Amino acid sequence: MLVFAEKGVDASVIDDVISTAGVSRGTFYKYFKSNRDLMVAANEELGRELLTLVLNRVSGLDDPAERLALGVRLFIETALAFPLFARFTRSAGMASVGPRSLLLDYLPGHIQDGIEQGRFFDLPQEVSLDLISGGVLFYIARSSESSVDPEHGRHVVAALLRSLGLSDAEAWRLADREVAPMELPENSLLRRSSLRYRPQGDSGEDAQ
Amino acid sequence: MLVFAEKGVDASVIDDVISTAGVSRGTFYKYFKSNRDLMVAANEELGRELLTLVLNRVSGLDDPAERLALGVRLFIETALAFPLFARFTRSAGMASVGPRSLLLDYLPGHIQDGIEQGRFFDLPQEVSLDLISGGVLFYIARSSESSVDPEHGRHVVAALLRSLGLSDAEAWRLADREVAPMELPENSLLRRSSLRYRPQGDSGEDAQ
Amino acid sequence: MLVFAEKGVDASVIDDVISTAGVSRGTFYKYFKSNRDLMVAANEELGRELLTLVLNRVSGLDDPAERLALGVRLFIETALAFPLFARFTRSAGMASVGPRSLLLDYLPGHIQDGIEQGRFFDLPQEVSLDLISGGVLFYIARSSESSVDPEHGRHVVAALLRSLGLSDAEAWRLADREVAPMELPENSLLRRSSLRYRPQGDSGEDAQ
Amino acid sequence: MLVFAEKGVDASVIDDVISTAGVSRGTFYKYFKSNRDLMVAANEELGRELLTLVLNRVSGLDDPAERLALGVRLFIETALAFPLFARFTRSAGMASVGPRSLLLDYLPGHIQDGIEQGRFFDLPQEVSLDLISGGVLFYIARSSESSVDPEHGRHVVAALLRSLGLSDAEAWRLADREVAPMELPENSLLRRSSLRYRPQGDSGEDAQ
DNA sequence: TATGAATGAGTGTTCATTCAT
DNA sequence: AATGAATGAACACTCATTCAT
Repeated sequence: MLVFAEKGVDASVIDDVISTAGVSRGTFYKYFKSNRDLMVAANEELGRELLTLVLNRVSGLDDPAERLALGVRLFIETALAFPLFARFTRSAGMASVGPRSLLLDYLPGHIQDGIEQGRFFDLPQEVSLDLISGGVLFYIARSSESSVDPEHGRHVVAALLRSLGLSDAEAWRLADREVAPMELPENSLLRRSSLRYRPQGDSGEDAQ
Repeated sequence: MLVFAEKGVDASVIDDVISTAGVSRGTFYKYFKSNRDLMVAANEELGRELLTLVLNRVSGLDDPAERLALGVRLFIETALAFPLFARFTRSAGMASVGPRSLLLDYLPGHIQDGIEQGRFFDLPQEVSLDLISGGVLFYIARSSESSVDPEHGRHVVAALLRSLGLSDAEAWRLADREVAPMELPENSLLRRSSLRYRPQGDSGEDAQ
Repeated sequence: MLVFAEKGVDASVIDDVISTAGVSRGTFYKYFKSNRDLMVAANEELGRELLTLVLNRVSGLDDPAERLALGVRLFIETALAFPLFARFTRSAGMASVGPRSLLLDYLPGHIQDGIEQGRFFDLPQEVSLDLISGGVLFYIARSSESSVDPEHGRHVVAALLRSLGLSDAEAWRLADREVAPMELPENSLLRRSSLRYRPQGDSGEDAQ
Repeated sequence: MLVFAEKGVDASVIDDVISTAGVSRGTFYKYFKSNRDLMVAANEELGRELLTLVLNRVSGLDDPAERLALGVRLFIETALAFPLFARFTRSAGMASVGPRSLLLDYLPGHIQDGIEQGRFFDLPQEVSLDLISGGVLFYIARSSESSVDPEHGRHVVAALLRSLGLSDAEAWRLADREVAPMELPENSLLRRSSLRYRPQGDSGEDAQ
């Protein structure tokens, strides 16, 4: 994560990885077939880690809209709290919510529930996903380039809820909730790597 | 465009470019400093081309919401009509609406107008842009991976308008309009390159 | 001369030359077959120019030792007065007194005269030339890297005369003479190019 | 050394080096940053090797003039005995006694001793070095272009001693000594590379 | 006679991958 | 299981040279 976040996914080379990880070339190849292989693995591990925590927090809620609101908020707040996550996400670009993303295992269900319970309009599944993924990704990516107003996370959530069909009042009711920060387990990938992360000056150029 | 669309922005190689363009290595370097330089230039030229046309169509309209709706629809419909555009956009990823994008020269103005005229809620400029850019980019990118329902473009527009503050009815009124396809000038970059474009089988794997 | 002096003989490329000279590529090839061709021509022209002037000053003197002393002094003083000459000479390295040098047309004669008149020991022609060429070249080259004490030129002359057979007293008598600076014709290559010469910071690295 | 000697320092190309050395391109870059880097390294290693041997032979002598005479003779005789050394030196040109040369670590001391003991005139340090370096380099370089009279090495030494202040008789007394050839260690760089060296026809043109 | 766009062979450099230790 | 030296294909970039205008 440290290397991909810093140099960009496509600019990173195995030499960077092994010197950062402190292992030998041979060891790298014992565990990964290629550099992209590693990147996919890191992205999956990170996704699994976060998704598990989010699901824990969200699964008790009855209202699909509330589940969605809280889930998105949690992702966004975690990105702000862990700049490494934001930076890595920006580097991974659209691949971070690509077709193999675990997000796709759960999000559609919540949306479907929302439609069935009449909270959301009946807009096509994929369109909802485009809007949510796109909006959140852009907001998180932007947060790693320049500093963003941390309050704006609520606006993102509210806007997404409105686009799904909630009234403005209802959208804000859910978006405005206070959320406790995510509690990453001691040995979580994100927590451990964040310890070593020192954000670098960013040209903003080679994003992607 | 042909090369970047086909192989991805970061995997493309000068050899591909020059053999596709039918020029020599030396000629390439006479005009561009690097491969990325070319990609940026192509993206800018394409952006300028489309934006000019969109502005022509849109500038006569009084209602900012209508301008926005029509503009977004035009982009989306053009992407569907010219798969090369969609594919190139997907390859460029977030860079296609990066910080130097011309879109940023005009979109904020429309949104601001909308806010001042009371058609849009007063949500932060950057958040609106994240939602619009993200949603549209994801939809277009998806259209180049698998086939999408061409009707869904209207859903994207309607959802974006709702997120900005329009009622569902009003949003659909604008989203549902028939739009005449864009008329690209004979010598337009997109038209000329599309003539040579034969979409390839897509692994869907190394997108980005 | 400007280009060769600045970038070194082997690092200079035709692009540098034509942009400095303000002519086109085609024009260059009308007059010179290659870059080295130009360098040889410049070196010869410069050599011819200086040698003519030196011979004028020297030809009236009866004593071969005096001729030699004055000639060497003139070269050295010109190098100090025209840093471009020193720098060019350093860049050309040993090639500047290479086998085709005009110096070899006259110097042997003076030395031979000196031997026949009993002023010089009978040491082998080539050895005398090695010492004179080598000593003078190194002194001039050094003057273009760091600043040298301008008085040391006399030491070089005196030492060379001693090595050829003069007593220390006699050597110094000749080396100590005041010499009027060389009067370059208005349109001389060296004068004209020196007008445009602005000495650059010198890494001292790629000195030949 | 083989490659630099044959093709000249600036004309040599990494391909020549690796094919001559029988290693791969990657291996080259593991050890050297550039071609010039290798050349500098070779020159330093060669200098270190020879200087060590010379110092061994010379350090027992009390008379600085004798030390100098023997030292210079040894260099010259080694150049004649190992044409690869002469050729390499000619190719390296003035860089072979450039500012980083080890010679500069020892020679000044001997000269200073000579001055203090009244054997040498008090001429400026740098001027002595110019004469010695220049004279010896030119002689060695010439030996690699055309065949030189091996006796002339003595003349070079005698002339240099005279220039430093010795009488002709004294100079010859030291220059005329028989010197045993240098004994290079079995694994010395120069010995090993000389085994593979077959002098080539020399155009004498693009020296340097 | 002068121009400068175009060419492509030549060269430097990187980096994924292998494999003996 | 881990290492890291060695490999060489792939790629970026330069620059001498040509030639139609």
